[in-house]
Amino acid sequence: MAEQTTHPYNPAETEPRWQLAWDEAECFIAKNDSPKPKFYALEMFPYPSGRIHMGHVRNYAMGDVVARYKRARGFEVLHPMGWDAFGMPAENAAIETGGHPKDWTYGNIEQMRAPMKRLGFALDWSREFATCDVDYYTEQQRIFLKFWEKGLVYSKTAKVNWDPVDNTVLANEQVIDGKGWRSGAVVEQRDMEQWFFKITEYADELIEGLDTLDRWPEKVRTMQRNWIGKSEGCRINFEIDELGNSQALDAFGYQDGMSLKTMLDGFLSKRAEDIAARRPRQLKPDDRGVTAAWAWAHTYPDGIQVYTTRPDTLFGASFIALSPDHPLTKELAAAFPEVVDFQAECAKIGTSEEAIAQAPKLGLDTGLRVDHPFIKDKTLPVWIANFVLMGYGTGAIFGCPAHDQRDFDFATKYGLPILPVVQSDEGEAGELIEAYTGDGTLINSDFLNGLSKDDGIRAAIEKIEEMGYGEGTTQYRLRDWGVSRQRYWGCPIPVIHCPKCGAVPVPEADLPVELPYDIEFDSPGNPLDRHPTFKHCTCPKCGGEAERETDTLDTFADSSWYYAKFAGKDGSPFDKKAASDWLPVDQYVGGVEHAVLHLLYSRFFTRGLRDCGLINLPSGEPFAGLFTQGMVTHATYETDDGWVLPADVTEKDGVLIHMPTGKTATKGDVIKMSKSKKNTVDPNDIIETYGADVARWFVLSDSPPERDVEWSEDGVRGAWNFQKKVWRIVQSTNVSDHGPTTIASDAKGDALTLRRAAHKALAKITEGIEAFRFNTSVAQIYELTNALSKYDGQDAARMEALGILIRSIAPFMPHLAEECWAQLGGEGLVATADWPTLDEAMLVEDTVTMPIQVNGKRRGEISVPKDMPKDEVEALALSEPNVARTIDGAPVRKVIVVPGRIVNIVI
RNA sequence: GCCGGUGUGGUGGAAUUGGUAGACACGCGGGAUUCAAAAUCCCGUGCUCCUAGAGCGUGUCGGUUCGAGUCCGACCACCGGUACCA
Repeated sequence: MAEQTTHPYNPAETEPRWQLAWDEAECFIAKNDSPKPKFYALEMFPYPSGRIHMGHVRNYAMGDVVARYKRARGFEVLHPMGWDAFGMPAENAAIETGGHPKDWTYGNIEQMRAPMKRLGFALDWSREFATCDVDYYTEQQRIFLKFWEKGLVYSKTAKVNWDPVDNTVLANEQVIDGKGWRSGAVVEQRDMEQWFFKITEYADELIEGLDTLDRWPEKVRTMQRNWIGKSEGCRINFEIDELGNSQALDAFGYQDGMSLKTMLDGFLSKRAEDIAARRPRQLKPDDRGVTAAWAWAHTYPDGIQVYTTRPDTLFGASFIALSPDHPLTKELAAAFPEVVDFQAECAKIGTSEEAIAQAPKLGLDTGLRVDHPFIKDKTLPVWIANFVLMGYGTGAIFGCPAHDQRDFDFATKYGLPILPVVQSDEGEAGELIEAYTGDGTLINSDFLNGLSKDDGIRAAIEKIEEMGYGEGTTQYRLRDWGVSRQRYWGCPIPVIHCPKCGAVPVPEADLPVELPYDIEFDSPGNPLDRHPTFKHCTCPKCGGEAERETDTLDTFADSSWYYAKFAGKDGSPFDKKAASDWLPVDQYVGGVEHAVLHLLYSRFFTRGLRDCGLINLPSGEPFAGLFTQGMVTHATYETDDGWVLPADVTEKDGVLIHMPTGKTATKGDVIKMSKSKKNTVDPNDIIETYGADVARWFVLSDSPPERDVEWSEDGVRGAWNFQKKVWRIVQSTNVSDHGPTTIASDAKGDALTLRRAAHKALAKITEGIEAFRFNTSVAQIYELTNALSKYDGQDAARMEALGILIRSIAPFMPHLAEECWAQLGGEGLVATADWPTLDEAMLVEDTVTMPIQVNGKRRGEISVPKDMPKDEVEALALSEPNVARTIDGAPVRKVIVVPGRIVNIVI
């Protein structure tokens, strides 16, 4: 028996010591050629803002539990960490406080790495990198070029949000109420040459792949499905109706033989005189129709093309509607002030989101009429309508008011016909008060009559194709990914613009296109554009003078493949074999806020890498398992001066007082920690006061991982007390020869009870970790700890139970576990120890306590041997005093005995 | 509006998937130890009734069942996502 020493547990001393021990033993360095099965655990890498927050701690603690547990289970675990280091904050810091984005970023990385190391995560730091490392972005440029070769990259002119003060493009999220988030200037829509990744190429595969991701939250899969927004339908051309528009020709002084163009040119020149004389002339819709026909003839010789998912309702069509931004609308606007006014009115509602939701339907009749494709001599009026979006489909629709709510509202307002063509299968339709969008049987629809909705859609498409009016198509909401950013601190796009040869890729041998360090932020816009030499180069094709692309890649590109880069050992170029071996990531952990963008872009990237032959990953799926964790929240407090620190608020006689000022405070919502609400808790302070293990334990206990956890001082002290309790139990244990790997196979009596408790706890702890329900594992660890603290014996059962406890705690509080392990004479490090072996026999009790119900109400309980025959259990149950009293001689109608569970007596 | 989720003590949350509702933790109350405090340990703690015991109790209403937090139907509230997507 070894000599006992008693001293309080001191994390400030033990934690750095064990971190050093892990480093020296290189326990967390993943081997690329290991014979063990692989497990890739990954948390979303952080942006180097300069400080870590509690959200990071929770995120990485969860990943760490999985990583440490899987290692104990015999897996070769890859658990790396890096930095998502490009982006605007670095540039903004440089603009605001001087300095250089590069220095700022690497400085922040230094500041953040230290506390992360102090948290004792089982990370393979040897694979660390930052996306702004030249090595990293060189490879990204190489991937860009491969994607280009493969047809996955192209450039086109597209609309962007342009901030005229900062001279830069803004992302949609950076435009608030139509103004730039920094400058406050009204944002303009500008056409600019932009680079795009062809993510739509994989639209179908990205949807289908979602069905295979059975270890992703349903929520995230649904969000991606909606984002891609696949819909099946068809495009239909509506041809202009000559007769319908000829009715208005008189208004234009039409004479036989006069060409439409001659007539209209004359009319328009007269309009020009009116405008010059400030005599705006409002035309009747019929008059506009003639002009529309003319405009249409120029713009759309084939007709007005609409997109619909409901061609089965074509017989119920009563109008055509164009978007206010439709090219035909624009043609009309050139000639008619009321169209311009109408566009302005629509645009007014445009910006604020609430207004859009409440916006009433607005329309303007163009007077133009088109032919119905299926009904001879029937024409439909063409309107301009504010609810038709240019960005989806063709920017034009046909309206079927009876079966589309928006069309219904529109038709009701403007007195357009509402013709039902789908009859609900239950009951007949009465007076329509809203659109019926459900399934049913087609009526009033000629050749479609009697068909179901789906059959009707098929039949209608077939007919439209046969008549040459259009074709069945699939429409996606997803658009190609615009990646050009007019920013310095990002990965330069490796392209050269040659006046003769156009856009030319930078030859691979000339990579990297490196960011120059000597840049100035003294004037707005992209400093690369003003750099003395960066831009100037020669064309790799013709050798002539050319200009280098100065845009950089969207930083979402950086985070779209970093997990593949981790697979390769430090300093190696992109390692195809390693990436193919390690991917997919087995468990990815991060916040839901990346549910669509980052996770979708990554799924696109792996498919691109696969199809360019850079990785062997048939499924194309980068993340086999995904877990989205909740946030760390904290109470907020406010005085009339604004938000105050929760630590400064105390309660006195039921009133909250802000101590530094003496003012009364009110409690606000419990919300995500945020600097502006002053409800943050600095992990550094917590580590300082309580140690890393306590911080980790707290953020994992109580709340289920997917839900928010509320930070509380009491909760942290609870974790602190638990740590001390474990240590106290270990200190009061005599060290035996076998140490914590002892197995007390001949335990009896109390010792056996303890053994059972330990193995039962182990089973549930394991289950909790596997199912990502760490809070239940924590509860089981508490139970086992309580059982041990009550156990007086200094025997093998105690040692075995402690051994199970310590190894179960190890993924959560690794430093404490090491210290206890060493104290108990454990061999080596817990970090590399195997997970305890479960003794299944210990899970089965010899005797069970069975509750007895009478008519479903619990009246007593009996203790019986596990395998006692049913009739004996029944007899025992009936004779239990309280049960017998309740029955009180009443006839027993039925007795249900569920072995080992419950007895229910029915009277 | 649509899609997804959640609703259980004073609080965070458990509940082997239809079988003792409230594990575990926080908080609170009482006690032990202490000159005292901290720490620690023990007991109690869903609500109601005077105890043995009984009644009520998992958002609401109804249903299935020997038995429902769990299954079915209808609703309510809150949270998240999304939106005139044709």
